[in-house]
Amino acid sequence: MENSAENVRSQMRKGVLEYCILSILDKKEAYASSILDELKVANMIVVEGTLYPLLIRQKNQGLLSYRWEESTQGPPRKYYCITDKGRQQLGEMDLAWQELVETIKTIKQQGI
Amino acid sequence: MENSAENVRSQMRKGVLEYCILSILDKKEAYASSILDELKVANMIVVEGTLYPLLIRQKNQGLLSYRWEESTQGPPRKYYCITDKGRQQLGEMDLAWQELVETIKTIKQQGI
DNA sequence: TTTTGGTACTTTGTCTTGCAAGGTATTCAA
DNA sequence: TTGAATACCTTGCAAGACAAAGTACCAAAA
Repeated sequence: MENSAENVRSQMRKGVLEYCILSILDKKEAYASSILDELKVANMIVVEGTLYPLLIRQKNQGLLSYRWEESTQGPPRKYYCITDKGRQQLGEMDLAWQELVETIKTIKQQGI
Repeated sequence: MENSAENVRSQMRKGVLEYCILSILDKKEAYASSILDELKVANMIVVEGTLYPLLIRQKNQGLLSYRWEESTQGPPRKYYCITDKGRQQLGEMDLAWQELVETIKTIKQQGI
C-alpha cells in the first residue's frame, strides 16, 4: 500500500481514461487489445479488468457501437467504433480537458 | 443521471484533487474554507464532504500538518501546511501531471 | 488426437474516493 | 435568546480501477 510514484500516476489517470478511449476510437475503430497497446505506447498503462467494463459502459451509453470480426489467428475480435453521440461527448471532453489544464495552471500561479 | 457537461468535468477532476490541495498548501498555509474558495476561483468546484476527508487522509499520510488558530469572527480554524514529505510527493505529482498532459497529446496525435 | 501456447473477451470481489445530506460547535448582533 | 454566519466533521451511497481468475477460440507441436 504505497509505491508512491506509480500510485500518483494511477490516481491521475482516473477520470481521463474515458476521454482517452473516445479519442482513440475517434481516429479509427479498434478492439480492446489494440486499444491497450496504443495506451501503453502513450504511457497510459491500463489493465484488461479496467478497459473491458469501461467499453461496455460507453457502449451502453450509446457512445460506442461494435461489430464482430473473424481473426486469422485466435478468437474473433470485437471492433468498437465511435457513434455520433460519442463524437459529441468527445467534443465536451476536449473542452473539459482544456479547462482542467487551465485550472491547474491557475492554481499553480495564484498568489505567488 | 446525466447532465453531461458537468458530469464530464466532475469525472476529470478526480485524481487531480490531491494534487491541487498540495499545490495550494505549498504556497501558503490555509484552512479548509479558504482552500474551497481558492479552488472555486480556479473553477475547480469541490464540496466540503469531499475536502475534509481528503485533508484528513493527507494528514494521516504525513503530507500535511495543522495547527489551530483563533478567529476574530467564528469558531477557531484548522490551518494546514505542507510537510517535507508532502513537498516530495508534490514533486512527484508535478512530474505525473506533465506526463499526463503529454500522454493526452500523444493519443490525440497518433495515427492521423 | 491430445496438449500447449497464444489471443481475446468477461466476471467477481475489494478498495478508494467523490458527494449529498445532515450534524456539531463557536461567535456576534439584533 | 434567537438567528445568521462561519467552521469543522460524519455517514451512507455509488462509481470506478484493479487484481485475479475464468471462459473460449484457434493452430501447431507432440
